[in-house]
Amino acid sequence: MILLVGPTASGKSAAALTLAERFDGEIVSIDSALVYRDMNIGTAKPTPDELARVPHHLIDLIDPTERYSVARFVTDCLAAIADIQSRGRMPLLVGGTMMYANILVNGMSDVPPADEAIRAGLAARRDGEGIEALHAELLRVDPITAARLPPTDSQRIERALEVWQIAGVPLSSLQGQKKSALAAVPHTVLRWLPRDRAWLHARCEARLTTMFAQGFVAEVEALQKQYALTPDLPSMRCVGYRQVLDALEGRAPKAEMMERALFATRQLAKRQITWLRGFAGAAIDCDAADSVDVASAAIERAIEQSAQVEA
RNA sequence: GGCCAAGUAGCUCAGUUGGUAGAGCAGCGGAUUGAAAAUCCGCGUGUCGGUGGUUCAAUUCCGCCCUUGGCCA
Repeated sequence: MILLVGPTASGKSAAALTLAERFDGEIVSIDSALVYRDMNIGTAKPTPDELARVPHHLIDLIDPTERYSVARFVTDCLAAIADIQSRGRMPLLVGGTMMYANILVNGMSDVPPADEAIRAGLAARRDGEGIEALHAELLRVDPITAARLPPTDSQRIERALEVWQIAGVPLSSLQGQKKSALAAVPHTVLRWLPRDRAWLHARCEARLTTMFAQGFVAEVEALQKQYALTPDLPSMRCVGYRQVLDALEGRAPKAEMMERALFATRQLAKRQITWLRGFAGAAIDCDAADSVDVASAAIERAIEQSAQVEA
């Protein structure tokens, strides 16, 4: 089983199609944005033609008004892997949502799932009392987590308080023991990384220009008609969608929309690269002309090794 | 050609009553445990347009020149 992880706009999807065809594989998406139905242009979702060439998994699972999670990803991903292997084919996990990849490989602690009501209550308190008040409360109930988090990290502070309210124990007491989801499945990690940042930036810009030419704005307008969108929805915080929605709803100048979307895209790529640097696995120069062949060779070696282990 | 305004970080600008300067955005580095394309943290030397002068000291005051924009011819 192969895991191909890399930053946005680095050409991993195209490479994955070729690799899946060479090795009789099926693609499992590791991407928190591809799970949304009707969000196609801005997420650079594979086209119908591409989906017909190679079977894809974990795409179009929920509506843009719904929420996904790492835990659900792990469950869905393991099910897809089992399904593909039961048909004697090779799972090729591909994507750039590095927290999903990280949890899949390195495991997650047994902590309670999100609770929308509690979450909404904490968000309301943050708006009223301020995040400092929530951090102060966390300091009382879970000093270890409070000390670890900057008092400004609203999302993690609220999550830690949420866990406390649900479980009655501090998050820090639950986070010790991890269960690796992939421990039982032999897997090879390939890190798809550009040597030259400028190369990636140029690709980000070219792809964004194409998206707008393909009607990205019209896609968001259609989503507005079809769904009850709010800017705080995880789907509407996706790169590009947020900036287009902000422009359409008057929170930001329309003239700056594309530029802001480009900034957000580059910043996403940078954060992904930070994850990738610390991730275990063979590095492949994705900005090299022979990158797909190098990946092929790595996959062949992995297949030989697993054959030897079985023999 | 004349008058006026502006020229300071990659961009938009602030500022120095004369002691060589700082914000936002961008960019770069980092964190990351059920929202993660999220949420945060850290990083600021740049001939202060050029040149001459006044001064112990000029990016700051004065002269000239250059560039850009506006008004008048």
